[in-house]
Amino acid sequence: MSSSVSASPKRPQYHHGDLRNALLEAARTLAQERGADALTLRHVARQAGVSHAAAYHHFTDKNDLLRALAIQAFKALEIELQRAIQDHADDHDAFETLGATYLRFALNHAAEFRFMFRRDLCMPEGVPDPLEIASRGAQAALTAFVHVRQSDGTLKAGDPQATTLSFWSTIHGLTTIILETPVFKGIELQNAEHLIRGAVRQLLEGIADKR
Amino acid sequence: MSSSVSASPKRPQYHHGDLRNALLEAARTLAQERGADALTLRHVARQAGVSHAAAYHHFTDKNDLLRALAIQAFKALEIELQRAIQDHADDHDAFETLGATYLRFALNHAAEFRFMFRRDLCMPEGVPDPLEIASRGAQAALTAFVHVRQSDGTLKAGDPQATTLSFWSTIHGLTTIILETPVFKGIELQNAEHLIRGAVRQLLEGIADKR
DNA sequence: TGTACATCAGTGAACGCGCGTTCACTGATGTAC
DNA sequence: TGTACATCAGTGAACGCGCGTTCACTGATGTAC
Repeated sequence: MSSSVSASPKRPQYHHGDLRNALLEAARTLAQERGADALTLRHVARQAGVSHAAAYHHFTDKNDLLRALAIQAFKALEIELQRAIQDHADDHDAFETLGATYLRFALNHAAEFRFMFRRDLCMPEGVPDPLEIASRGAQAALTAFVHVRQSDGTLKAGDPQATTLSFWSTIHGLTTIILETPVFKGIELQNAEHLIRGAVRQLLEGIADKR
Repeated sequence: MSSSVSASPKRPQYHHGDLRNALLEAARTLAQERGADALTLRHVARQAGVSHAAAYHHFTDKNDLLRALAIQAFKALEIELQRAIQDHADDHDAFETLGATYLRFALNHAAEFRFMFRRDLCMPEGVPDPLEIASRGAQAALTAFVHVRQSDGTLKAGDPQATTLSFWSTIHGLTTIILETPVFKGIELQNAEHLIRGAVRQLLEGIADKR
C-alpha cells in the first residue's frame, strides 16, 4: 500500500526550501488564531513544523522575526490602501472609504496590527531600518492620493505630507481607540465603520465654526 | 548607638501600611526608568522592597496590577487635561494646547501610556471594568470642553461625543504615530508639539476645499 | 558523468533564566470582654 | 487596663513552566574538476 510515487508534494523534506516565508506565514496564522502572546520563537517554529533552532538560519533573533512580520503587515496594508485608492479614486467619499479600509485591516489582523506600531521593534537609531521603509511605503500611498486630491481641488492646497499626517492620525487614532479601549469592546464592524467615516468627514469639513 | 527613638519614619515595618500604592508607585518608577518590559510582578515587588508574594494581598494577579497602573495613568491624564482646560479655556488655540498636553503626557510617561491602551488588560465583557470608567473619565473631560465651545459658537453645533471622538482620534493617533513609528524616532519634543498643533488646526479648519 | 568537498539548512539536546503563582508560616494589629 | 484570640499582611521556599539562545551534529545540496 505504501505509495511508490516518489514526489508527494506534502512529504516533508529535510531542506524546506522557503522556511523564512513559512515561518512568517506560521506567525501570521498564530497571530490570527491565538493572539500576540502566542508569537514566541518556539511556538512559531512548532506551527511551521520545524525545530525552533532552524529559525536562527533565517532570522538573527526573535525581534528580527517580529520585525519581519511587521514589515509584511505594512506591505499588506499598503496593498489594501492602494486597491481602495484605485477602486474609489473618483468617489466623493474616497477618504471615508480609505478610513474604513484602514479600520477593517486593523480589525481583521489585530495582532499583526499591534506589532506594526512598536518602537521596540525598530532598529537602533542610525541603523538602516527596513520597518521604517515599509511604514513610509504605506504612508506614501496615502500621500500620493492626497496630492491628487489637492491638485484637482477637492482638498485645500498645502503640504501633502502634513495633510496626510493629519488624515493618518485621525484614522489611526480612531482605529486604535476602537481596538484597544474598553469602551468599544465588542463593537460591530459596521458601527465601527460608521464611526470612522464620521470622523473622516469631520476632518474634511472641519469642526470649527467659521462665522 | 542604636537609637531609642522608636518611630523613625524610614524604619521598615513589617506591615507596610500602604503597600498597594507603594507597589503602584514602584511600577511607575520602573516603567519610567526601565520601560514596559521591566514591569514583572517580581521586579515591581523588588523595587518596592517587599517580597513578591506580598503583592497578592493587594492584587489578584499580575494583570490586576497592570490594570491598576493603567487606571492611575488615565486619572493622571485626566488631571493634566483638566488643568490645561482651566488654564486655557479662553485661548483661541485651546484645542491645539490640549493636543500638546496629550502628547507631552504620552512622551513623559511613554511606558505607562502604552499600558493605557491594551485590550488584554480590560475585564472580560459583561464584567464591570474600572479601566473603562477611568478612560471614560478622561474622555469626559474633553467632551465637557467641546460642549462649552459648541455652546459659545467656536465649534460647530453637533453631537459633542462625536466631535470629541474625532478630536481624541486625531491627537491620540498622531501621538502614537510619533511614539511608535520609526519615522519619528528621536524627534524633539518641540517639533512634535509643532506637528500636533498643525494636525489639530487642520481638524478645526478642515482639509477639504469648499468651493 | 562521476567524485571530492565545501557549504547550506536542518536537528535535538542542553543551558540558564526569570517568570507567575501557591503554600505553610509568622509577625503585627485590632477587638471583645 | 489586660488578655485571648481572630484577622490581616507580610515572608521565603518551592513548583512548574516556557522562553531565547547556543552548540555539536548531520543530512542535503551545489560546484569544481
